[in-house]
Amino acid sequence: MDRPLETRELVHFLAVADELHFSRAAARLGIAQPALSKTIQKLERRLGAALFERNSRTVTLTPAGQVLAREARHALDAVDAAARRTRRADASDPHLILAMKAGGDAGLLPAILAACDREPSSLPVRVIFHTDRVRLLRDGRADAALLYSPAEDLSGLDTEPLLTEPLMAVLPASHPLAARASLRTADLRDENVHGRRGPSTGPEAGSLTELLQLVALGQTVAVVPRFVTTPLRHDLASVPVTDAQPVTLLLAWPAHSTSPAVAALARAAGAASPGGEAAGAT
Amino acid sequence: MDRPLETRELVHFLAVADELHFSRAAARLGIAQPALSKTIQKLERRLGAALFERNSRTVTLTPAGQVLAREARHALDAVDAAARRTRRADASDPHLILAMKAGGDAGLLPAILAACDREPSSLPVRVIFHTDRVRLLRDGRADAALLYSPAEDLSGLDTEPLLTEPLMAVLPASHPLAARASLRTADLRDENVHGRRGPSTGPEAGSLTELLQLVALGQTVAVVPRFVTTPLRHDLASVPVTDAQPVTLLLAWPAHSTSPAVAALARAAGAASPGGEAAGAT
DNA sequence: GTCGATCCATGCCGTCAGGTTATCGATCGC
DNA sequence: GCGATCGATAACCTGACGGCATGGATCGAC
Repeated sequence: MDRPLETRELVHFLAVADELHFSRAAARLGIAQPALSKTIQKLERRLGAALFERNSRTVTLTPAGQVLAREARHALDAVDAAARRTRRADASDPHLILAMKAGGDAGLLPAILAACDREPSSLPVRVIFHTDRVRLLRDGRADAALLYSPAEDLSGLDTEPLLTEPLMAVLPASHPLAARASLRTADLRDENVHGRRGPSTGPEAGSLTELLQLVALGQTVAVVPRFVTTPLRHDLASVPVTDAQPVTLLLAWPAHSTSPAVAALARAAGAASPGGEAAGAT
Repeated sequence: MDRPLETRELVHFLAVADELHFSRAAARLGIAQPALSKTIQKLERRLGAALFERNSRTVTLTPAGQVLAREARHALDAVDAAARRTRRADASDPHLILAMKAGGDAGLLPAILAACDREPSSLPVRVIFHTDRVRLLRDGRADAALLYSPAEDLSGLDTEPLLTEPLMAVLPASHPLAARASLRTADLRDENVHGRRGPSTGPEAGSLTELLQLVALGQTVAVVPRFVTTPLRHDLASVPVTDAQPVTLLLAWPAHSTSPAVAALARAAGAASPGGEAAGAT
């Protein structure tokens, strides 16, 4: 009994781990509940560890179960990525997929794509817009992405820094703080700040445009990297936040990638950007 | 037909990819050859891509197959790691496993372990000796490892640098170059150098002791980080190689690790080492 | 306390995926 | 051309996985 866990077992396990409810999880998987119970029992026997605490009324993850939940997601991402990258390697029109947030390229993208075009062994680049770009990289839906550090978790990715710029507070033009030459984090203590890490208390903003709309309405204050603030709506003002850690825009790709086309894109990005001499590693 | 690939399919595929021979691969898997043929055909149908070119006399990987070979190994490592880490999370004597090469700790290990002991939420550390420490990290057999940069591939790992030291050439004491105060790479051009990257032409050395034995016998010259050269056998001499990139000893762990015990070990390692303020990233 | 509802576990059964053996067809060395 | 080699195909078999019915435990309502 030392063969590897099967993908199906991990999928079933994660359904229960998400729902903490066997019947609902079974419904989500499109199977009956007893089949699911049996898969989990088999998994537990195979691993020699209890994964769930069943109190006949509630289901909770054991510590071992929590570990498996994280690891299983990672493993399934890798399996999905394997399938997707293989399919794409066989595609009749080979190309790279670059994931980014709309407007999040600091204006560098045209130069990067032009430079990439001139690289040997480059491929056409197709751009897709998505919020969760890191996930796209991890499960193989994208080959590269424009990310922000330190806002995003870069583990498992290789990176090429493109540009480092300070954070700016974006305020209604009429806001008392809008006239200031600079701000400190403490100055915004009483504001309903959007755009920092962690959940915000204010309304949700899906895109930058929506966020700025909310700022204009006086419902929130945004703190964002400078390169997304130009040009700015005329009813808004931006002020640098001097004691916040600056944000680096970077190109990222899966660390174990060996694609020459991705390497070409990285070279092009490094060459076409202001911060273009240092190579990010590991 | 959009469910994830199964682990078994990837294992079967990799067997063929390794052997490039269906019958041998089947034997290795302990199954009959027709079953393997069918699994591969099914995989190819599922992915919509040919993985092997069968010329009725030879089997070769297609480009898509090469991609899958790399990705499948990655995915299987992740699956294995999931199982191992889950089992270990449930172990009755919780502990961390630190992988290193014997003698490769630059004498820092006792201080690190002592400091770790004093950290909150630390765990006892069990040390194992192994050459391929990166692989142990990737498939979950170790929680942390002492590695050398730039000699090893750190992608997908988080790191804490401990110490940076120059490379030393280790020669027989009687060697003409042994009296020099320093060397350049070019000085060793005519020697049979061991210990650099890439395959060496000389005899194989499994451990440092074996390598130094070979040097003493005059069969090779070693180029190794300084911290593995103290103390040195009295019949050997070491000379710094000034134009070789220095080697950094670092503590590494899986990038997506969330174990508090690993974090404690990393903090301890940073605090107990000379280069202990900068945190490695990604 | 009893009853009903909820929810996971168990028992039993059917089906098909994945295995087996036998054999074919193509290719290569001699 | 002949035998050897090797992957694909055909026909069949078995057990793992999933379905249904039901059991047993717990909790809330009254």
